Amino acid sequence: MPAPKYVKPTEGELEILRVIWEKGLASVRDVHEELAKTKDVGYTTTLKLMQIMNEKGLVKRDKSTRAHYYTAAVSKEKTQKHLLGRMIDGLFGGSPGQLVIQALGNYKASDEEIEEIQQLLNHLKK
Amino acid sequence: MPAPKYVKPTEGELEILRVIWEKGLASVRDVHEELAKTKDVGYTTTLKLMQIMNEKGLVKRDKSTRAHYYTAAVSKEKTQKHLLGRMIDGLFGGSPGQLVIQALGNYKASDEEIEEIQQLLNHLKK
DNA sequence: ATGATATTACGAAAATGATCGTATATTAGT
DNA sequence: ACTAATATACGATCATTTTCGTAATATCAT
Repeated sequence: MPAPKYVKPTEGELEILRVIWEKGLASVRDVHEELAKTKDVGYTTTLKLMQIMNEKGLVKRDKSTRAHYYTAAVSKEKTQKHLLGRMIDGLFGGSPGQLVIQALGNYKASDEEIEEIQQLLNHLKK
Repeated sequence: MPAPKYVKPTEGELEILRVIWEKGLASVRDVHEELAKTKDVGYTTTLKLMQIMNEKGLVKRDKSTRAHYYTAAVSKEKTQKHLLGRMIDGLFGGSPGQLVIQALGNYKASDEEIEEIQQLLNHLKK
């Protein structure tokens, strides 16, 4: 085992991961066109970032076709968990409850989600 | 009004803010010694960061004594709220509920906090 | 006052991240 | 096989962040 060290994606990398998570499989062009909808960026910039992400192990690449196809090498859930953990430790004194209270107090969750959270809490309680 | 634009603290700046939030009022040395407990960093590095933070408006400085004393110019709660919002939008598809579910599922909250969250949810529901 | 000490100020280097121009390679259509 | 179109590879640049060495300044004890 060569140490499964966690690599923290940068902001730009995270944007790309979001697209790949959604599409499952995506070429540079796919990702670029998605990003271009909301920001002004060059194709090669996206390409370069994805190459770096490949080197870092954030994505996997299938080079067998002309347009390389990328998949995520890190799961959305694991990434969410890691970054949440960082934020809890760094900004909420290690207390996940404080983070949750802030989140619920400041941002509106849907009724369905509230219901789901309540169920989850009931489970956690015993 | 010269536009109350939000300034996102960098990682290093956040560490310093944490110390200042806790102490309320702190000199560079105070902050530095706190940081030095957990990481290897030079005094002037901390100083420089705090000067930059002052320029950015993240902290306020009292120069009247020899050792300048700093206070936070941004509140902990506002900062938490902003960074949470960024994370919700950037990583949880804009859904605060998903963030909460991930947080509660992966990190253990205390019973008191769980209780508090339940109360909060009951309020939010109607 | 003067020397020792501690503080801030300044500037610049190192590290990282984001961006893009240009070169090279591959493919498809003819 | 040739060409146009489109892909990746590479290197360079720019901006930001982090870091720290050195200089200048202020304070205190004597």
